[in-house]
Amino acid sequence: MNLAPLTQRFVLHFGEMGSRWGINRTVGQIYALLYVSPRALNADDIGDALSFSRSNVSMGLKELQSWNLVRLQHLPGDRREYFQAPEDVWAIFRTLAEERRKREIDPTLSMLREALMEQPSGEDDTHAQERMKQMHDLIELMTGWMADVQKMDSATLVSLMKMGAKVQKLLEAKDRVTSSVKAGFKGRASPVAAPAPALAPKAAVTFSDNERS
Amino acid sequence: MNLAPLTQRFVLHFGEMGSRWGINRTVGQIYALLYVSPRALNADDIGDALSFSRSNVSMGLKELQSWNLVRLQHLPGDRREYFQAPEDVWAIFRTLAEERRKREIDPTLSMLREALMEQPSGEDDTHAQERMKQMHDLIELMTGWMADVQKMDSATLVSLMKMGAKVQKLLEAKDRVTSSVKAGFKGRASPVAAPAPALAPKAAVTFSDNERS
DNA sequence: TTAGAATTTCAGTAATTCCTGAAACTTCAG
DNA sequence: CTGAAGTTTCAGGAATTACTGAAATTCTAA
Repeated sequence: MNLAPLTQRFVLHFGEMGSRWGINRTVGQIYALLYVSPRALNADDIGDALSFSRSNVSMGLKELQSWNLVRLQHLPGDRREYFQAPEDVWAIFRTLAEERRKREIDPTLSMLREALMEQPSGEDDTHAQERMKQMHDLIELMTGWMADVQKMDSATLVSLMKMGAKVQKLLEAKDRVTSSVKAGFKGRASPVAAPAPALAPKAAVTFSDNERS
Repeated sequence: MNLAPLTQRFVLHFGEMGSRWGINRTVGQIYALLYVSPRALNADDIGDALSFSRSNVSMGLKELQSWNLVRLQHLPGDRREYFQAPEDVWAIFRTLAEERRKREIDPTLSMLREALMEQPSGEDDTHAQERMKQMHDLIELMTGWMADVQKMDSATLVSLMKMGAKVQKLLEAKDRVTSSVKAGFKGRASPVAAPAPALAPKAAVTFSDNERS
């Protein structure tokens, strides 16, 4: 491995972090390298830079492609494939969120939905089913919201995030307006648990807010 | 393993999912079991229910405790420790988000901050440093926003999420009001990068400004 | 169609992570 | 203090995952 110092540090860090998270060191390092590289790289470049076998690089790239995290390029007069990470960090982030949802959330949501259709077989399963309903509703709410957010352009998203908690104030303001007219607002039509006629303070939601120690 | 059918399905699913994500099968199954259980369980209960060795259960519980995901209980007249998951799914979610930030984000943020202080050693490192700055700014924005959101109570959060993309409308409305009064609004202590009364160019937004350091 | 460059697959090995039983340690009732 | 119940630690074997070189396959320029 023979990289510029900052680049090397970045690459090694992502190798380590990769294994804390679901991906392996190789994949982490390859992506880190592509991310900071000023130009697209071919598989040999990558293998040389990181001292990985050619086949290991191939597998890593395949993995990254399955995540939609790399763009493929062909240079004129060169048969080899060149890879690069998208320019826009926000695009990368969106892709990551999207793919993780597909792999880590959707299967769970399906499982929960199926489980909620079944007849509980006894007292314990009845309680279990209630808990699954709570989890299901939370996940559905989260993913629906993520989908909405995904549609915003980056600038809007940035504004929103910079506002941070102040959104809450805005919300309260809006509530005063709409609820004085009549019944509360309607969210994105989704079968969320809380029938929520108007919004009640704190304990309104299905999830009881109690802490026990 | 001798569990009620729905419970068993849930437990097995989380075992599998666990390994897609950073945690191992044992830990996933233990938490799933605690989550759906109607009462607190001791280590032997868990080992029996899941057919794990006593020591494996002990390690799993230790791991879960390090994540702050279980509450410890003592029953009168019983020396054993009883474990349970918090009642409130939102509380669980918050804890999860918090802990993942600590383990997976903060170290990266530190590394990036340090790298940004250094003098780049050449052309490649200069480019690499720019890319790191982009990533750094995105992460800082995200974590700051998450911290704000963490402070909201569950009901507010639910409202916000149900609104989904409609927040954007509200934002625009607010923009019109405040910017007609003076120039653009202030977000969490820092002016928004894109002045953007209307939508900004889709090209990579660079976040040059940020508060906290 | 074919030579040979580029890439992928695959079987075997290396490395890592998981899990267990035994032993050590801790706590507390008597 | 003692002993037994409860819990944790730990060494090592089992299982899983990562990585490699060689062989197979794909691709394209001529």
